[in-house]
Amino acid sequence: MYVCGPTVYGHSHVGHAKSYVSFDLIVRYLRYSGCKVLYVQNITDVGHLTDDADEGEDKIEQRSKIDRLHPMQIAETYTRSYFEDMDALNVVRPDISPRATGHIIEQIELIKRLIERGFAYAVNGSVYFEVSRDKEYGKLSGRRTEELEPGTRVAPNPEKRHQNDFALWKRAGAGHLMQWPSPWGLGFPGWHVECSAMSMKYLGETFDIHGGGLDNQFPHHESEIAQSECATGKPFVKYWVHNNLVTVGNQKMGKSLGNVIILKDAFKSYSPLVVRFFILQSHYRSTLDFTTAALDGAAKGWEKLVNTVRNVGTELSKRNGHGDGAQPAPRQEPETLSESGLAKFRKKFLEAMDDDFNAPQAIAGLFDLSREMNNAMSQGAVPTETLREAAQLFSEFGGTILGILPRDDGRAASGNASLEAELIQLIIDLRRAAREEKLWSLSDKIRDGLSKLGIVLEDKKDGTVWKRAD
RNA sequence: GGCGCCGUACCCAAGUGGUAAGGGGAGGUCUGCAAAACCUUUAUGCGGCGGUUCGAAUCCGCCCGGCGCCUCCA
Repeated sequence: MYVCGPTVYGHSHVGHAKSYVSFDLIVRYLRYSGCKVLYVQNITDVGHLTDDADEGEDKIEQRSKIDRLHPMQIAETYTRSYFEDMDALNVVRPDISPRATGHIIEQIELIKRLIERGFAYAVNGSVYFEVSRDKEYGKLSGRRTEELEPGTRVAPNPEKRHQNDFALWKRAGAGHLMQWPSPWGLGFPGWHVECSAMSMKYLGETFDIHGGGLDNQFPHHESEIAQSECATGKPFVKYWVHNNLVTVGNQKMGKSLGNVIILKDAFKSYSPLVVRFFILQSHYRSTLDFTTAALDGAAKGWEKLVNTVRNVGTELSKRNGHGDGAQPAPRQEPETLSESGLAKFRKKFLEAMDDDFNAPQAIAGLFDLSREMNNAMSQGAVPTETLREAAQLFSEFGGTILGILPRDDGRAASGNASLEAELIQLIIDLRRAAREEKLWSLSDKIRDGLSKLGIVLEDKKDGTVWKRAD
């Protein structure tokens, strides 16, 4: 599986988050289902121009001139930033993250093949793909080249035989920082060609799944198909998957509109897992409107789910007789679970996921399970076996597949954490003494004070429990 | 101009031929209070009008409203 990765000339925004969380879900679920997935996602560090019609500046070079840094420094900085954000979103890293600049040779080879087969032509040190030679051009996006209106928005490029032709290789102008020798002189690769070269290098000339944002369907993916199939004579990709876009106030989020939300900013107000949960609460093919009201709602819902998971884990560890934990129950074979009363939840979840990765419906099933467990626990004795099964389902579905559950509840292993837990327990005990003497203002003061430190107390019938505010 | 998507309760959002998931919000129960949890609630109704069908939110047609692509964008 190949997914179009980011062009690393700025920090990632919520659009990247929707895209890569969506494909992360697909990879996770395919692997869960037993498929062997080689996940390749490129890093575009050259060739992506600011302007249309193969004119304008390279985005990374432009950034490097503004910041007065080497282009590779720009690429490196934002590549790291990208992975940082994706890690926070609990996105599993691709198996291979090939850089365009690391595959100049492969791109040149592909261009040479296209020229040899008569699908491309060189002019003044640039090489263009001749769209009219490819009878199938437009088959992905349902477009016919005759219907496009060339030259309406940009001045025609006189080097092109036809204005729909797109650049495979561009002659480097004077002062162009990133350039490489080629059979056509010094230059740099076009944007589309990197994805063809790198995907075929690692996945073969025909591979199973190619993903990307809907906005890349045309012209990027269309051009990828043209280049690849004309060069190899074989089908390029079996399944195309396009995720829909993020809107802000029902308008497309875009640089030109100035409404781009950077992830690092979003994370100041919302935990990355809440952002992930929010994204997964709508289908990947639907647009997602990014509003604070919707995010706030998602945060509440997410906490509710996490609470139940925590409570099930706590209850289970009590039964097991040892201290803290929310440790997931030992993995069991599905066959064993299908005998249980919770089997219907497994079935519903998997059916939803099997139906075009319907995460919203799968999450709804998790909420149903949550209510069932809370109900059972509030009514008293729940069989340990049921608790274990519930913990297993949450861990498998909420954790392994959806990736929306925290890895631990913040009370895990380290020495400091255990000291902290003991101190908090001490405070809770002191507060209980105060409450027994009805010293309400003192006990509220303790609770408020802890709350400011991010520790939330809940007084239950059988004692006070604490958790971290998320 | 060409291609395409969407319109489901106060808000977000699944469902795409068999009788409206889930979350938020609101009200209630419990509690010293708070929190958590549970319960209840809101669409004979899915933008409007026709049509096909035993049956339509789901299919078809027209209309209204919103948006996207055709130009760099995830």
